[in-house]
Amino acid sequence: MLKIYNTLSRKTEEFQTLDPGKVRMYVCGVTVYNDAHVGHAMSAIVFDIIRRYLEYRGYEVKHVMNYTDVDDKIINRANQLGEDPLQLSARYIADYANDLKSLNVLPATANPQVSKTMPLIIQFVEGLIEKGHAYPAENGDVYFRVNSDDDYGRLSGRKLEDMQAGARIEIGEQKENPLDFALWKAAKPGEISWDSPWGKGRPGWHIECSAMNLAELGEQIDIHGGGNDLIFPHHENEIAQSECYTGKEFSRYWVHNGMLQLGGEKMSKSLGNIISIKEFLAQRSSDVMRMLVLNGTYRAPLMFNDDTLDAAERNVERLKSTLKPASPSASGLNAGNASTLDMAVESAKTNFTEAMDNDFNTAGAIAVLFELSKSVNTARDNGANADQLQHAQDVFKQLAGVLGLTLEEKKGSSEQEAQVEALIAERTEARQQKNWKRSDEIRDQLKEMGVTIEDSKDGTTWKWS
RNA sequence: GGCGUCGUGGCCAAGUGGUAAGGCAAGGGUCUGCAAAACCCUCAUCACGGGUUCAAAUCCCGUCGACGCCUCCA
Repeated sequence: MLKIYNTLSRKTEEFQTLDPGKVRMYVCGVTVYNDAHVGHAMSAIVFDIIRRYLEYRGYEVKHVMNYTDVDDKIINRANQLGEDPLQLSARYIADYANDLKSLNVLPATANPQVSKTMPLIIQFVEGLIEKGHAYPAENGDVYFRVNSDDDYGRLSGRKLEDMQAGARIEIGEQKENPLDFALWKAAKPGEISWDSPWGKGRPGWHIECSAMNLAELGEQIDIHGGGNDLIFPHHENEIAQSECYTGKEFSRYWVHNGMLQLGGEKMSKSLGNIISIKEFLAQRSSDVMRMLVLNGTYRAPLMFNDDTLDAAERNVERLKSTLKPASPSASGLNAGNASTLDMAVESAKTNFTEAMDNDFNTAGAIAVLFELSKSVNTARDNGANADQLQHAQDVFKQLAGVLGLTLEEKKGSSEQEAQVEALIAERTEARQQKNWKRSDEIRDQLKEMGVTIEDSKDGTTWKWS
């Protein structure tokens, strides 16, 4: 039985879908105005793992991830660059999709955009006004009336009274209550805008997600996800809008990932301590980023530094060792050892599911993979042949795949590889002549080229390091 | 100040009542011409102080500390 921690109840609950066997999941995507960073990668990877595991468990998953392509920051950036805002955002949407692909994140089932959801957003706002949950102001803004929602604050555990104290109204706003938030913002001169019953303007930040949810997944969904920095106000406001509009419970489970930590604090655009996904991938593989995430708890802060990354890199290498082929000269496992391997495979499958069923305990799942890895490697050392390793390696690859690990080796150009092969051939000859000096020279040379070699009875193998 | 998450070996980190998974690092072995990889062995009583219980890292109270949100943010 799968259990998921629900931010709404602050408890781990049994997972039950609205429709049997089907999961409707909405994850808040990014605002597209510059390069995405590794914190975004963490979030994308977390929900990719959740999606993959749900599918592994037999669910049909509709996974929606939106793009916020209409926003103050986009408009500012576009002005700086002298570019059309929608053109700018289109560029970064393509860019982010590319980043996700590089990270082996499965494409979402749908990627709605604010700019393409305008009619529904306007309809949504009109509906809220009709029901008394929102009101247009004279300046052309439309605000959500928080006092009209008795449940307001239940996701973030806040009470309206507690929040009143620090809240204040910005200049130019015409709110009844400082905590009311904009559903629709009147256009400033020269800004990109859309026609509406309240004049030219654009949507507020929160309404877009409510509208896109409705468009893609309907009135009620199973899982709503995002970073835990979105709990308030974004998700709180989404709940208020959606539930006031439909009169139904919006999302059954609220799932939030923790923040990636760089130097003891959250990595974020506003703090400026950013490492972009592209910068990261120029140095390390996507598996390393994923391993870093897998090694921890998705809800907890994730330590991102050279030490944790180096360890993650070694972890990936260790897992890869599982897939090394049997020795061609293997004599075969005896019955006892073969049965030991079989049992290890079976318990790995069981333990993997048990770990992941417990609120996606990926650290536990990874430990299962390490244990299976050890069993396979031991079997190989004990003389298992290719046939005997096959099943265990297949299961291993399948489980690693559920976590989204590729375990692929790096590749070089064919010329580089030809050069490496030639050097290794030369070294093999030197070794046959017991010319250890020359042999070691070549090994050093290869190392400088980024090649690690391993000698065995069956010959020399190599890989890019 | 309010709300929330959390504090496990040198590092990352599982475990939420019955005497501490896994990985990295480190040390010792096997293998190897030497390496590398793999395999074997060694390495913690769970921030602190009380309490509940036959039994607590795990429940309760308090203290200290960290992080997140309360303004844009994955």
